Formats: sequence, C-alpha cells, structure tokens
Amino acid sequence: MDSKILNLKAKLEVYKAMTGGGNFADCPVRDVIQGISGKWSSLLVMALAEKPYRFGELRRLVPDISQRMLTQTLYDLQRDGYVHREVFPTKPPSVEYSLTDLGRSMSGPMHQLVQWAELNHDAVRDARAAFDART
Amino acid sequence: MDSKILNLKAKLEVYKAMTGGGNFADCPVRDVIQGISGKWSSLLVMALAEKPYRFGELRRLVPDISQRMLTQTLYDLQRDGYVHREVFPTKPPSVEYSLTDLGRSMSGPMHQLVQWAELNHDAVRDARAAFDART
DNA sequence: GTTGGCGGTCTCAAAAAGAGACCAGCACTA
DNA sequence: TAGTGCTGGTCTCTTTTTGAGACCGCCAAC
Repeated sequence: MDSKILNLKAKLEVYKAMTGGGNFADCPVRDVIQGISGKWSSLLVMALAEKPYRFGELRRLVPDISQRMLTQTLYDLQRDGYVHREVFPTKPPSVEYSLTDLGRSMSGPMHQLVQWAELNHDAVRDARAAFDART
Repeated sequence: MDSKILNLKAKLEVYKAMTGGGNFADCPVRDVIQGISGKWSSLLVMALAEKPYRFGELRRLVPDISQRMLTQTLYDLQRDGYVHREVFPTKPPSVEYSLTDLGRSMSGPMHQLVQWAELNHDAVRDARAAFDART
C-alpha cells in the first residue's frame, strides 16, 4: 500500500468533514460562537435572562469581574445584538441593560448548556482530580 | 424615601438573585463553563463528536489553530474528562483523540447552541453592521 | 465640605495566545 | 546513502487580551 494513497485518503476525509460534516474552518458559526464564548459573556447573558440589570448591579452580582471587562463585554454583547442598553436621564444618569429578542432566543440553548454543567460539575471535578492524581 | 432603604433593597435583590435565582458568583458551574468556553474548546468538541481524530487531522481540520493551542486545548479537555487520548505504537506513533461518555453527553447541549448559531448568524452579522454604522 | 454612589475611561502590569524554530524516529525516494 | 516528509509534540519570543486600580464629573445626603 502506497503512502501517497493513504495521504490522499486522509485529505479526502478531511475535505468531507469540512464541507459535508461540520464546516469548522471558515463558517460564520465560529464568529457567533466566539462572540458568546468569552469568559464573561455567558455569565452576563444568564444574569440578564433573569431580569434587566443596571451597571452597578451587574458589578455586584459578579464580584470578580473588573469594571473594564464588564464595560467591554456589555459593549460586545450590545454590538452583536444580544443586549439592549438604555440610558435614563435621572440625576445620576442610570443605565439599564436587558436582553433583546435575539438575546432571549440565544439564552435558551445556553441555558441548556448551563443546566448540563449544573448536573455534571461533580463528574468534571472528579475527572480533573483523577487526572491530576495520575500525573 | 431614604437612600439607605433603596440601597438595602438593591442588596436584597442581589442576594436573592445570587442564591435563589442563578448562583452566578462562586458556583462550580462557572468552572465547568469556563472549561468549555475557550476559543477552541467548542470547536474541537464538535469535531470529535463527529468521529475520533488524530492530532494532525485536527490540525488540518482547523487550519488557523496553532500547534501549541491544539496541544493545550486537547490537554485541558482531557483533564476535564471530555476527551480520551490513546497512543498507538505504530512506526511513527500515532495518537487518537475521541470523546468520552461525559464528552458525548456534553456535546448534545453544545450542539444545540451551535445550531442556534447556524440559524441566527446572519441576524448577528446584521446587528453588528447596524451597530458599527450607528457609530 | 466631605463622603458616597452613578457609569464609566485611562494606564500599567500580568497572563494568555500566536508564530515559528526545533526535536527524535522511521518510511520512502533519488 | 543522503535527502525529504510525516508523526506528535516542546521551547522561545512576540503580540494580544485580561486584570488591578487610579481617576473623572456630577449630584444627593450628611
């Protein structure tokens, strides 16, 4: 058996996987996923799915986020159309963040994932401990 | 109306949200979510959900991942129990990566999210363009 | 008049990610 | 027999991202 043939076979498999199977490389799905797979994005979306929050409330709700990252992440979520930002002209102007329709429709599948994490976090913790012990 | 009372009210709301509503701050769900919300994790999990892959195959399948990040991400996924790594003692030793049962059970909810992204990526793209035009 | 909350921006250090050289071992080729 | 390529990585260096914290004007309450 020639190695060139094996090589070609592998390349065909890869091509099939890229076009028919998954479209992993250049497809816009990656853009979307990367937009919501940041360290804080999912957390803020889950928070806002419950109810609208103000800037300072979110800051207290997620104690270990820096003000800079809260600003930045909310900006990105707003840019991608998940979050609506409304400024109320009160004496100290207050700003409310809420989910848009797009954000609400996305929070469904994301909630599924969070629920999975809720159910299986001990399995993950065990796997991690076992792996570390094996090392 | 006293501002202290308003303040207390806000704090109670936040407390309620943290304990009853979502447990956003210290809960293990965040550990799990952060483990799979990396830039490449979801992509590799979706790839391995299709079928097991070898190191070089994954490298070609995801052309813009660096070798270092592929190694690192696969290591992390293995540590968290999502991925199984098997070395075959062939002439150039080949390594195969596959999903574990835990990984397969997680890939379900994650696939939901990817499907949402597939259906709504144009809406996100439009929102992004509209936001940028507004600026 | 000083303090504290509001919603941020700015700067600087630390951590993470990307680019690319390098490694041993074996198969095939010229 | 020397050269080339594929295997799955590691090591170093540079660039990007993130975190920590100071600072901002404004206004209300004490």
